[in-house]
Amino acid sequence: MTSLTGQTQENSKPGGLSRIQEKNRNLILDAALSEFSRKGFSGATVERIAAEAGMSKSNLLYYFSSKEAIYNATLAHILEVWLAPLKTLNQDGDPAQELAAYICQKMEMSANFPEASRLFANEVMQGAPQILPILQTDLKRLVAEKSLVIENWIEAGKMRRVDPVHLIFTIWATTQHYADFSVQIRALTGRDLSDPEFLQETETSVTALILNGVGLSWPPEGE
Amino acid sequence: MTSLTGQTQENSKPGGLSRIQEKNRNLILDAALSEFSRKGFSGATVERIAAEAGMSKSNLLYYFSSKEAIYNATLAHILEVWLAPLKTLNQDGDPAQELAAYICQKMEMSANFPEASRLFANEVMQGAPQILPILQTDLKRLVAEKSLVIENWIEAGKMRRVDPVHLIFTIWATTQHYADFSVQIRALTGRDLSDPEFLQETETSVTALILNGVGLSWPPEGE
DNA sequence: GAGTGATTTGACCAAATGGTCAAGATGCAA
DNA sequence: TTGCATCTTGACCATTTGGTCAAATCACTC
Repeated sequence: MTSLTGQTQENSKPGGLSRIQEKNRNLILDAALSEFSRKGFSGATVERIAAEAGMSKSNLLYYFSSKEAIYNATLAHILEVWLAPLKTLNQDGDPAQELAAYICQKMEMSANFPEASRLFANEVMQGAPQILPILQTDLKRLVAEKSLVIENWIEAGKMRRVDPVHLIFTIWATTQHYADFSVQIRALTGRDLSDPEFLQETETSVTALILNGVGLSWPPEGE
Repeated sequence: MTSLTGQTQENSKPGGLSRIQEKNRNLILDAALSEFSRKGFSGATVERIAAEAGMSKSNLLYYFSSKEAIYNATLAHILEVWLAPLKTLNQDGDPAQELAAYICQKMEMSANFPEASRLFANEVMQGAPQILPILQTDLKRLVAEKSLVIENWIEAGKMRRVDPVHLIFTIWATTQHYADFSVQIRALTGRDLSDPEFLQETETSVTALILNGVGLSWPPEGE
């Protein structure tokens, strides 16, 4: 009987994992995110992930049955966080405030978790072999729902008529670009989102461009 | 003496390449673009590239000395085409027309050469190991030059004050997104840029958003 | 059509790598 | 302390893969 399912020792932990299991799985997932985001799935090696996690390759394979299993776990681990911001877009709020907040959240995700952004980009660029089903179901539903929110704002005359889906794509594209292409950004400007000042400037520029682009006056008057 | 430098037979061709060399190098570069853009550098195999080019691995390695050599040649081959559109941005033209034309060109590049876009994205996401020097010199110079063009339009009161570099990044981000993430786009909308109608819609949406975003009225009145 | 260099290939090699396994070390309950 | 399950590891294996090489074939010149 494998230890990952039926433990007798120190059980009753969250998710049924022992203290050691919990710790090591986290070490592995952190290392895996670093490795996979830098090298892609094929370029990553189990050996390096294990080394970065501070354990032997054999031990890593005791916790995850294969390289693909680590990869999937890593993807699943970040995907939830990655899609969270869109869920906060609130029909009843002010369109300008809501969209600005969304762009802000996404841009800070790019600043704080650029590795997650690159991992996701890599996965999708390879044809989304692992997460295509999720895109087609969960993400599709979420986008449809939020498109409707935007559509309602348009119907109510609160913003210019635009295709909501393209608006969402534009926000994804711009915010993630600063994470995924940070090396290029750094080569051209000498800075990237890890610089708080640059983050601030970028947020301001992008938000102004997109909000004005959809016919919302920005930045707001007064103050 | 290697055949790639000193040929006696059928010489005097463009670049000093024989007819056969010319043909095979092109076959290889096409196959390499396909393979590298789908699998990334590490995931690609010389064997598959050779197969797709219709020759043996040994023969391929007769034309390119190593996997890395093929990769570099492929990158160099597309880079020129990839950066060409920006060069056409013309100081003396109408800002709205010029920017719209640039966005249009970039979007059609994404539609017609999505593989090139993905190859480039992959390279940069991995830290641009091969083309970083080019980004830091040629591309940096080009961006600085075109930023000045935009800056001059702003000074002349022809458009709203925006950071020219962020504007360029936004155009790159949005247009390339539709190529690099085409699988996701397809999963969410059922279509991608290979559909002429979708290309048209996307071009219209993105152009309108960005031009209005920088304070240019779009689409133009009349007609 | 003979000769020469260009082109093509299969056989082969060495290194890297994902994964297995048996044995040893460690932690926990009694 | 003892006993048992968990945890950890080094040795090992099979496969993949980038690259070499000598030999065979082809294309062109004379």
